[in-house]
Amino acid sequence: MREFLNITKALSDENRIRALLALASGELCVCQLIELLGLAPSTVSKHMAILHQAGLAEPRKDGRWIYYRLAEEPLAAPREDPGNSTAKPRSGESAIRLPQSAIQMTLNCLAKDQRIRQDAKRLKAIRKMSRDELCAHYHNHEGRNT
Amino acid sequence: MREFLNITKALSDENRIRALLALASGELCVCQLIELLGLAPSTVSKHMAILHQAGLAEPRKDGRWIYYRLAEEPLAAPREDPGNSTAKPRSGESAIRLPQSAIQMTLNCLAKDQRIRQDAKRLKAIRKMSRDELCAHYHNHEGRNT
DNA sequence: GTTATACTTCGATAAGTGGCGAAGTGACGC
DNA sequence: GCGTCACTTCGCCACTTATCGAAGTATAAC
Repeated sequence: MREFLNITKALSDENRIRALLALASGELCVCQLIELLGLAPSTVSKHMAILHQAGLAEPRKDGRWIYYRLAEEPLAAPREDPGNSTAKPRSGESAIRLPQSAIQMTLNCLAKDQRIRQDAKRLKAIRKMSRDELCAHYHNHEGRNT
Repeated sequence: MREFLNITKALSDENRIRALLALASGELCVCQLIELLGLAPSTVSKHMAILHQAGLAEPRKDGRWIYYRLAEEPLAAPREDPGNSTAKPRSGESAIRLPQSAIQMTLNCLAKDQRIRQDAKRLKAIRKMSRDELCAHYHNHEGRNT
């Protein structure tokens, strides 16, 4: 139940869904997500933490950058208890990978969504931008959205 | 997107999920749901309105009673615009019955949940109770929970 | 070491949500 | 008609959440 609610709550914010679906085209670093969503870094960071906590996205640290990607099959069990990565599925909790089903469903439902398509398009441009370009943007807290 | 968010938001509250899954065993009138959830009538009413608005549950009026049931296939399109019951699926919105998939997924995920099982058990007793018994309960705003 | 960078955490605030009781609505019984 | 009953809507309160900017934490570069 807890796991299920974590996922539905994570999926009940438009910006988080946009972030999640952006990851469907490959991992992204936080500054790219900041540029895509047009939100403050701290806000995006919190959104990604929520997606991670729900088991939907996974961070990968690379030097100063943190990349997020969709949670894939072989992961260290639900995010609930970070200290217990070898936990076997408790009876009563789903043994099937719920986060992956949720991601798949979200993708199926929103693949044709106007906003998501628009994001996908903008993402292509963002992926081509250099680090300097991206981070310059949110340092002079930009207003250029869409 | 709007439809998707309505559903994830509807599913992001434990009491609404309990109510929804209770309907899986057949339609229930509001007073039965009040007894099951142990909440004020006004609260339960609001929860059911949200489930209805998300296209997950359907009300049926029978005299003084209102019965809710799970939304089944042949329904009058998304709840968004009640005045437009013959709307054809707009492009960009899902043509597949999203609410039904969501119900199915919720059922699959939580069939074995402790709380849900407990509710199912209690429901059997509640279904056997007479109207008088049920409504008497929330008139002297009862405290007997579980 | 110091400085700059990429991100997170903290603190505050405005908006949203779940909860209740009271008042309102529509159907039945008198 | 009038009252009762089952439910909904309204108004309010407590709590949560999305957002921001400021301060903190690592890491890279010097």
